[in-house]
Amino acid sequence: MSTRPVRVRIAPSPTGDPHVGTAYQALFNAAFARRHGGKFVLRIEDTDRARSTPESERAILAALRWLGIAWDEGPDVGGPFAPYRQSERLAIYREHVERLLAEGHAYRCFCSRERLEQMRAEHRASKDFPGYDRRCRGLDPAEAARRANAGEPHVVRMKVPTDGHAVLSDLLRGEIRKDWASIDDQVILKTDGFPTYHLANVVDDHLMRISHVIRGEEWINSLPKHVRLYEMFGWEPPVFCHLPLLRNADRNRSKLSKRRNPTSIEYYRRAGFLPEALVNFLGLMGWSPADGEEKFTFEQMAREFELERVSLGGPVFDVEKLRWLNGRYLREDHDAKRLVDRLEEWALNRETLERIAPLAQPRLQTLADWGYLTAFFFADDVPFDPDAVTIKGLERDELLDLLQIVALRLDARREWTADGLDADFRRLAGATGLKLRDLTRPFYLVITGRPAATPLFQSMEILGPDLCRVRIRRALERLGPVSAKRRKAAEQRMLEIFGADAP
RNA sequence: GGCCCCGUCGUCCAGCGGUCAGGACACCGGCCUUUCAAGCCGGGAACACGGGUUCGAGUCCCGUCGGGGUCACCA
Repeated sequence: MSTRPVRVRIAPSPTGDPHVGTAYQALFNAAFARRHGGKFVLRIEDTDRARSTPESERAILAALRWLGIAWDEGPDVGGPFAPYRQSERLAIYREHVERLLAEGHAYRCFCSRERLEQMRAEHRASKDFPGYDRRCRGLDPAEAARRANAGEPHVVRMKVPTDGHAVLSDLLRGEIRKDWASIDDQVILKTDGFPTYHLANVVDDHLMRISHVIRGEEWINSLPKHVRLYEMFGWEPPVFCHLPLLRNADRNRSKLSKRRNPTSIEYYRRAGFLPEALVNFLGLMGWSPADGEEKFTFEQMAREFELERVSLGGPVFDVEKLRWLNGRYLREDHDAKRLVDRLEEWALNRETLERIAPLAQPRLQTLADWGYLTAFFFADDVPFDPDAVTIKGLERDELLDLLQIVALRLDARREWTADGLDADFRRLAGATGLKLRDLTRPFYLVITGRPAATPLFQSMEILGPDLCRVRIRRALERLGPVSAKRRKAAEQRMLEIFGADAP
């Protein structure tokens, strides 16, 4: 057990919407740091060049800030171990890779993606271990270096023992053993010169003096590689503690996923949840205070938080209970004035009303029409008659396909403007031979809860991506079920119509 | 499928060898109440299964079953 000063971190990768799982990890790390008078670091793991975006990074930071989870060091506030963005630390990783190469702990691999793919396919077919076959491990290092210097594309892989087993330690699970034979020579430096998670993570955790790595259970299988890297560098590894994964409320309790549940923190904000309630609720996942009181602040949690008290069963993210908790905050911690403040912070403010006004104005006969006309802007769910969701001439299945295609396309979209949405719907109308008005009709119902409302695309822009996506998903669920086969086909169709990239 | 992790009410937790297995959400009843909420009172509801260890197992060990995770030049 380490006696070093407590330093923990959360290391999100900026590749999508701010996820409640990230907040969950952040909360437990922050509480642990606070409890032990340590530091909590936010590090951006943007080593995936294709998927990382600055917008996502901004959104993740903003979401955590909204939740009131504060970090001591990070890309925005700096700190003694800056930079805290991995894309700005490439020289450091390269240096460390060079060292492993020089010491014979790693080797250059020139295998093409095609070859690897083919190899994996063969292994799958023959049920062999599907890892890399280590073809390049035996290459002469000098020769490999020459080829690399000549510009031949390659990756660098770490050498992993070929027999015996790794003995690992997890704070909550104790000793874990894993055969080295089940682990392949992991790529640590990609062709583009970026490190993979495994390398960057270990190097940074060491350099940033991280004492405890508290992360999701999904990482447990790569722990041997990480521990091995510490060994190869001759570093003392931190204490590892793998937290259970948040689960869907479905039959299988699979890892929380947006197909089944809203996972974006932004959704919860837009749906009217209070940050203190969401944080409190996450604190109840796998942990509870000694006195059993379920309503508590971060400070109260941090005061008595112990990792040892975390339970290992994967907790189901039960929105019903979150709603109850949120209700308690609303009525116990707010008088009328404060409640109105909260409503204003949330959505009932001049800025939002002024955005909606131009859409509502042409449809108003009295000011009082405002209420029902714009109610859906200030709602989470909207009620609608499922039987009324139709497109003339289309079977229900075909209609569901359309909803599915739109849901997938909207998931892929990063930019959220009326014009962009307009373009998408027009394209879909064109591809399906439908008139735009026929195509959009069911979406009025699903998005606004009414057959006629303010203009769809502009309304969607104001409503924002999270609420729109959730409403379409819920509609799919209400109108479904959609078979897995049909869903796959819709996915294919979406790709045909829109391509893989979205603005 | 191989490997790894996990297994207490439908859900979230408590229990860390001896409890009538406790609390919370949800559900069902009742009270309060101009409605609905809220609040209060009450109810049904769980130790996955089978072997051990022990005077005694939800608690320790093994197996089975079930669930999850992971097997990428994604994290």
